[in-house]
Amino acid sequence: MNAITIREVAALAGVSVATASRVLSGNPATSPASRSRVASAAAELDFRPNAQARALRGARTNALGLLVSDVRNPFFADLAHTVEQAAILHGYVTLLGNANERADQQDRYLDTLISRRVDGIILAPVGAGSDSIRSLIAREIPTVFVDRTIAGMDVPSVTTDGTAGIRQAVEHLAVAGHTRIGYISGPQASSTGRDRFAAFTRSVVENGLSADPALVYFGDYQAASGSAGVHALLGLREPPTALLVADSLMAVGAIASLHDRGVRLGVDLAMVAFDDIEWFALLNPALSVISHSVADMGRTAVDLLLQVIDGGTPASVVLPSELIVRASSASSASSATAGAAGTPATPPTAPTASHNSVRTH
Amino acid sequence: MNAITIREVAALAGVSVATASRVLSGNPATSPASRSRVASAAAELDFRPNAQARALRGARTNALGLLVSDVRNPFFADLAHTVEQAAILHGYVTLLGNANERADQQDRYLDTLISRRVDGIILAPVGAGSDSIRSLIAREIPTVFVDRTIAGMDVPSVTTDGTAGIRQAVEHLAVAGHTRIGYISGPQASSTGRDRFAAFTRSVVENGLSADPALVYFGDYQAASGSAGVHALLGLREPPTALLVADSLMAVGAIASLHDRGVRLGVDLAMVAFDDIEWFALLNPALSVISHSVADMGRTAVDLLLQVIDGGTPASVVLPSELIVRASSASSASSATAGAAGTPATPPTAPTASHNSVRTH
DNA sequence: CTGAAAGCGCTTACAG
DNA sequence: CTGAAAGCGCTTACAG
Repeated sequence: MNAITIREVAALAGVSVATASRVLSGNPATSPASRSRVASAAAELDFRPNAQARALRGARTNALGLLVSDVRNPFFADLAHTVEQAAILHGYVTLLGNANERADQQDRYLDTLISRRVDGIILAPVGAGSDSIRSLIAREIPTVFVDRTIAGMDVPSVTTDGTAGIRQAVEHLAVAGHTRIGYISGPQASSTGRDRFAAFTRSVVENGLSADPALVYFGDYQAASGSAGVHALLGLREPPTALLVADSLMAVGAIASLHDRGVRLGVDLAMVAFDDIEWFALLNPALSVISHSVADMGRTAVDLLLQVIDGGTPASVVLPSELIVRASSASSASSATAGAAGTPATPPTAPTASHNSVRTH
Repeated sequence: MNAITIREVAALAGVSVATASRVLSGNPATSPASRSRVASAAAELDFRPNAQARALRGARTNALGLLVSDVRNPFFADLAHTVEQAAILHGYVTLLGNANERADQQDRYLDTLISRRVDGIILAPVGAGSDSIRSLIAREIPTVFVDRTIAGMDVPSVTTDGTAGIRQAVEHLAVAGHTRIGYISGPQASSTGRDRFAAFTRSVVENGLSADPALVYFGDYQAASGSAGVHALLGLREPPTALLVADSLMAVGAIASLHDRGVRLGVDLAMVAFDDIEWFALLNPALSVISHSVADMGRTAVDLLLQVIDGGTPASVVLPSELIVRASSASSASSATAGAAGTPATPPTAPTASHNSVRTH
């Protein structure tokens, strides 16, 4: 860890520390001679400027913080990837943090990022707001919310309007004759949890379907709660014949539980999940999903943040969602025998037939 | 960004900067009176010590860097999660970077982490070594390799020995009568790519199976190369009747391609993939996998790194692998009709039958 | 237990 | 174009 300092580079180059600094940071006020001498000295010593010291002088750090609510959620893994790629194009490196859907861990990361003086933070907030988040805003550290927002906080954001996709999904299921649609919801402490639940409730009413509150299970966006939701909903005296699940991780848990119970997707039970994860298309039957563009979300988040860093106050962006129909929602209400396992199966829809969708993909 | 400094805290508390610093960093040489006055002043001003300045003085930064080769690979997403949790237990925050399987991006992150003076780095190296990695070692920055190693670099590491799992897989397929096993390999520039390929080659010989070099396709651990591998292998005049895929992302691409071609897993073609990803158990038929413990790997990596940070020179750790048999590898060689799609299907093995495995899980 | 002072590695007005 | 010097926000011997 005996790091080389600019002093040693300057000495080897035979110039002052100031001149070395100028050359190293690309200041044009340098002679070609000192430029080449400093450059080769730095190369010879494998000099890496101490970012801490540099930042201390008030310069930009060219680092962004991205705090996602759960790295293991493929949606956020994809988001991390697109944010990172977009940031690199603008010369920024992305420090990724994982809140693990826990507010205390989020706050810890936020404090770390604040004290490390990143130039800005892209945050998928967990919970309803915290001192750390308020502190972020109060300090006017450039911040952008992504995927989720926090009520009452005036921060530019990129979110998905799930309404269209959820409405399409409910209609699609209603047309197939389903009247009792189970809903495994995200937590109501998160904006997406609330918004998607509200859209579901509205769509159910619009289509004249059962508004039985027992059809809604409130999960926490983690796989285990998807399993619990299936357990609860299929245990009802009048179980749903179709299931809408508010995110991919809960969908994974739900599917695992359905497998264990011998419930056949698209035969005994129709299912649609929010989030278009690559893997969902590979299931057999393939899973119908409500799709939104994680690539657009990531790129937009970086765009907005760079504007904020440059002193702008960009408007928030809302991205669309849409239903992609695959075989998992092929079953009609009358064919559904959810919970009754073991009946000799009609084979699930063939894979080739599973690609009839609302849009091409 | 007008951050509060310790000077202002000291002023409000009516003590010197030195005393404020002592209180804030838990130095016992402080009076109860100044302790309480500084504490309340800091709270009132929402003071966050500038980590840069603190680090500049030579103290530990309590930050770890974790550089994974691809965040979108569920294996590495899981690894990130376990590393993070283990690090938190020891008071460290983890700065996560994504090399995206590209050496240039890896080097960029490495430079960033070096210049930010993290206390240590856990690295899943991409490629065969680079100046940045050599620089890391030369500077004696505490470093640990995870999952992969680099030949000739004497760095403590945690890796999986894939040999046992791969041998079990090949034997399992040989017992079912398969003589032509296709192998979609990882890149030979990575240690896991080489090791797994070598284990495959050895097992093929040991079991007296076809060593036709056309049965091996060299991919790059990304999904697209799994698709390309299926295309190449099933296009052979004598296609394989079973497929072994060296990582989860290539398996995803392979499965997608097989779907498109109407090849039925576990019926027309047997398949086993390296990496036990939660989703693989949900496929229908469920995918047979070679499993290794990402949790052990993450925890061990943190353990080793902390030892290195404390000046130790811990021995490298090698973790075991094992085969988990599920329905995707149920087909025998005689039942296989790979490439010949469209034959009326016998229904895939029922989910309940898919859980007979070498170990319980 | 406390304060004044030096110094971590850099950058940037300020003179020249 | 260049160098000496001040200073970013903190910590830590050094005296007291």
